[in-house]
Amino acid sequence: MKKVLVVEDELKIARLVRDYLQQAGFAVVEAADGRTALSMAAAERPDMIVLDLGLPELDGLDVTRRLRAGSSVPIIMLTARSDEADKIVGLELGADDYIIKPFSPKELVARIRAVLRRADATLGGGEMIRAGPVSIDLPKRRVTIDGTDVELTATEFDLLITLARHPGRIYTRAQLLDSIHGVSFDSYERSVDAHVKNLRRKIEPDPTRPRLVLTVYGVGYKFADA
Amino acid sequence: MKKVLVVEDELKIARLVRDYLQQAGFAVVEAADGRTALSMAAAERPDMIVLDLGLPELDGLDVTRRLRAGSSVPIIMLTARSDEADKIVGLELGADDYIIKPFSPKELVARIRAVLRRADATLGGGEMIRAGPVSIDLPKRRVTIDGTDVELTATEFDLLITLARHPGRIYTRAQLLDSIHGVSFDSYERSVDAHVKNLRRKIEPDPTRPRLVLTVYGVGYKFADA
DNA sequence: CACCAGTGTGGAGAAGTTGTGAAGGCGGTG
DNA sequence: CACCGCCTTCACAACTTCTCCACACTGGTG
Repeated sequence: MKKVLVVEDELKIARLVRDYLQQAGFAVVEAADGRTALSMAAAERPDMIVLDLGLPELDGLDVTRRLRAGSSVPIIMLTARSDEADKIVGLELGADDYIIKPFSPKELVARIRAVLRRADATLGGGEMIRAGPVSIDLPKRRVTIDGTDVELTATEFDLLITLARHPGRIYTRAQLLDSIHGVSFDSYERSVDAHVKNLRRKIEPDPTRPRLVLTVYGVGYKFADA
Repeated sequence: MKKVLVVEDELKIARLVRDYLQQAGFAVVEAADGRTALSMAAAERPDMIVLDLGLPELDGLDVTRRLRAGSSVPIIMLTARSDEADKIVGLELGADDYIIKPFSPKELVARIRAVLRRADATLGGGEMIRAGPVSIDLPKRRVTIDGTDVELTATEFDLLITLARHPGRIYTRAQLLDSIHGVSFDSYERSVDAHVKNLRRKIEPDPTRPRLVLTVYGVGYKFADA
């Protein structure tokens, strides 16, 4: 699930946007002024930011500038004024899109989705995870062990990248369920075991004696470090 | 140097836009009505089109529709009306952006640059895509398999180039919908399947056993790599 | 060295995903 | 205004994967 930071000082609009975005399936965090926005952006690491241009004190342009200094998080600008200077500066500064008030929530959601997908598409420039003999090509969802291809199901793949992203770090079954499903239903935690079993069958030389995906008795699983 | 086709029936505005664009380093060709616009678009192959919504006879929406039937040239819509229905319809039809009159030439230039940047990023700048037995001529929108021509609809073509541009890379149905329509509202994701089916019928030697456009179970589709 | 919660299986049924034909709609064309 | 091509949507079957269970086994603990 994607997390959106909404920065808006007018309470009514903020609430409207929040409700609509949540209904559309986004996680929403909020800030009412520029300074809070910057710290929220750092703390929450949202997938994108919806930013009101007309904030008190530190306005939308200032916020954008400072964000861009250290991040390329997608930004959609909300503006009441339709005069061009703001728009242009906004685009030049790196806002990805903007919407003029009054806008419809539906349009906002459509734009957010478009911007997020564009961002996703750009990102995939060959991201790889390497851990021991395992290489994982994220955009292609391809896994090789010592150079030979391995076929994984979608779930097995998601499980593997969660573990392999931080070798040595221990994950509980609940956390692994989360990484597989996005949301954690209170489903049978031990279905994780089944996926670990299947995954081991495919990537372990000897599934009886795992060397990559290791059990941490009483806690969960981890990927082998070092 | 980028070539821009300006379609505007009001002479004063047309002249203003032309002068400003030329000063900004674009080559400009002009049309004063929809019919001329279509033939100019075909003859001049502009890098993008600035299109007035309120044209006599064949209006901006009609022109966009017809253009989109055989091309994905970026379009910016000029409109005097500001009600959102038009905006959304415009976007659904495949306009890449729109500007409400009165606008400043400066803003127009900024938007054109933004849209062109986006288009370049997507297109990768190349004129041809070659992937296995498939050759795709982007400007002519022509596809050949092992040298023999294949007739594709506009949608099938857009789908194919999206996939073929990065062989092996996996795209979700939502991403593919985006590449087909500029902005995707929540339409039925599985219409992508229908287009894939039709595409396979046309480009696969044996559509039952696809070798080019491959299904990634639980994720989406990809073009065959290696 | 017994105990028992925690873990490793195999497999059956449930759940989800995709392929496909066919129907309906919309706009363009003659 | 009937036709035609294209896109969307639906329904169903075929298929793949996931979940869940039962039972065996293991590793820690006193």
